[in-house]
Amino acid sequence: MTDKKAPEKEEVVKTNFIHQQIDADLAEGKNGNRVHTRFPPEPNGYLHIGHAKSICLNFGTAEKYNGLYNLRFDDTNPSKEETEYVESIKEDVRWLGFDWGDREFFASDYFDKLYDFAVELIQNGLAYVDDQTPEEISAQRGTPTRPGTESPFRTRSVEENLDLFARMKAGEFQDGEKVLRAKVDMASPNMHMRDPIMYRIMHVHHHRTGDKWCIYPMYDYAHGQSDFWEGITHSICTLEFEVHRPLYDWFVDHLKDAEYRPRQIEFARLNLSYTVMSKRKLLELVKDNHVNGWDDPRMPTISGLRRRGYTPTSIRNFADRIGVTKTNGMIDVGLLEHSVREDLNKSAQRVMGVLNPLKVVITNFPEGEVDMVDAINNHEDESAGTRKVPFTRELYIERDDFMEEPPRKFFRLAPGREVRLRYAYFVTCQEVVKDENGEIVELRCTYDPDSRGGKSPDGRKVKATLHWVSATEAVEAEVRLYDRLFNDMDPQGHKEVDFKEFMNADSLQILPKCYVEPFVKDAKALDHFQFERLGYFNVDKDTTAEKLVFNRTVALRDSWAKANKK
RNA sequence: UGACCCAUGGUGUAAUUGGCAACACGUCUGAUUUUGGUUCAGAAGAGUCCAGGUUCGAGCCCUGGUGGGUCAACCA
Repeated sequence: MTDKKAPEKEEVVKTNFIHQQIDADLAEGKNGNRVHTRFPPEPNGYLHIGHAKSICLNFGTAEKYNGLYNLRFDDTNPSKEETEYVESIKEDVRWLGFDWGDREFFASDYFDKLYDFAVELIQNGLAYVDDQTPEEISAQRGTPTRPGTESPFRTRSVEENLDLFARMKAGEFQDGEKVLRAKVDMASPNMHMRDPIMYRIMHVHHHRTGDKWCIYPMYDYAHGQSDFWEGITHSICTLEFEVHRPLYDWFVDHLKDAEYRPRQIEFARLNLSYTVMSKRKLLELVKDNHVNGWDDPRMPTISGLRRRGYTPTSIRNFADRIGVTKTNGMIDVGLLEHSVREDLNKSAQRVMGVLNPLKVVITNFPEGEVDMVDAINNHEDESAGTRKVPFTRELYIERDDFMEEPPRKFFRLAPGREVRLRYAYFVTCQEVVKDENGEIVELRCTYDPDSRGGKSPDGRKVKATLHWVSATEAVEAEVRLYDRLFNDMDPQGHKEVDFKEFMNADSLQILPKCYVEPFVKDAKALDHFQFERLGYFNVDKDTTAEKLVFNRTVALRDSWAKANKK
């Protein structure tokens, strides 16, 4: 040993352009050196992996700078929003491992303040009531390349505007009859600045404010102000809001007297290959029964991934790895899968299970005897200990692990060949039993009693170790295998073709009769296992006292299958 | 015939005030292995969209292109 100390392995803290901008803000002493972020979901659907990226970014950033983060529901459109969604969102964020403490807010908390501020803007000649129809307003808005024209109601007096707005609130008008608009600039090259609508009339019951209001603020009018009132310093959102930023700033500019101001920064939303990532499309899959609910294990929703067997750690590591930029890209699902394998490899209880059973009779093993052999629970974690697995005369092995005429590189069982049954014995295939159709129905093997534990008694080697299960002691289970929901890398990237055209008809495969070692008998929903040599599986919530149901989270890497494909 | 944004190996991200392009996933070798997993060792793969300019020196700065994205809900 040298006396030079090895350099501490520096934890490479990944940075990103947002952190760099925050560093710059801090260097300038902005906002009293506070960093305060928020995650602002609209409670109109379930959270997906894209939201997880945003949550990790927003909340992770606050944690990095010892700041605070809020959870705020953007509930300004009661026609789409429901309490069910509020609950699922909270559950998902909590599951990911974030605790927002008492900082749980709703845009609807600010309806009164928002109203007052609107009145103020009217008084300052910065907002007006427009009587026109949606069609008329839309026609006047112009196009991206042609400026808009001003509404005939734009020059209404302050008094008239105040009166009309009060009556809008009082419910004197029908839906769509009037709107409140900000008076900005109809000739702006930015469409969002062309007198955006601040309030619309909606006689709709709100999940929190009930029937108190019949006018509701629009996103652009509510968001920045909510940020301001909560003391948010960095309002991180996705790229499509970039063109809204001047409007965000416009409203905040008129929210006077403070040496503090929130700043909107945009990043690229997550795109994952072979799936879709918009609430609208996911809702469509659910509503039209292309999947079995929001938490279908094939869905990229947080609840779907959870049910599928993904862990919070794996998702957060994934979010870390993909980084944060303004580049629109496409992340390979393989990276997500790598993240779960990595996490589960360290923690998952190992167990043996046979998906496609092939019966094996050990002809020289006494009938009725049960030999409890020792098995290691997790080679990656010695503290996980060992367990006993019953070995009997009749067993099941995986059909794929036997070939009557094995090709060159097939190491597994074949006529006359000896292999190891993991943790148990060396066995040799003596006879292949077929039915009248020529189907292999049973293998008759002999075992070497001296190889108990799977150790070769005389130093002889076998090229394969197979997983197995006792035909008489094993537990039956249903196993659900999942494949990508879509066959196309980018199902929503085809302008002419509906994304559903690319759905993978074989995304769900149900194996009703699999066998698992008795150890799993009392497993509870969401418990994770590695079925040795197969993959990671978890207990599905459909499991009952009578029937165990497993989901395959992800298969193990399989270089044999890969080599075989070529 | 607008505004705003983006452009680095196959994919995703790095590159301190301009200084010989780094990491992860994937791919391919080989070793170890009672999981064809894990782990370990190694390799291939971009000269940074294009064209100019500034500079001793440009992925980083400037100009002009090209390609892609976003914006015309009383959605968020």
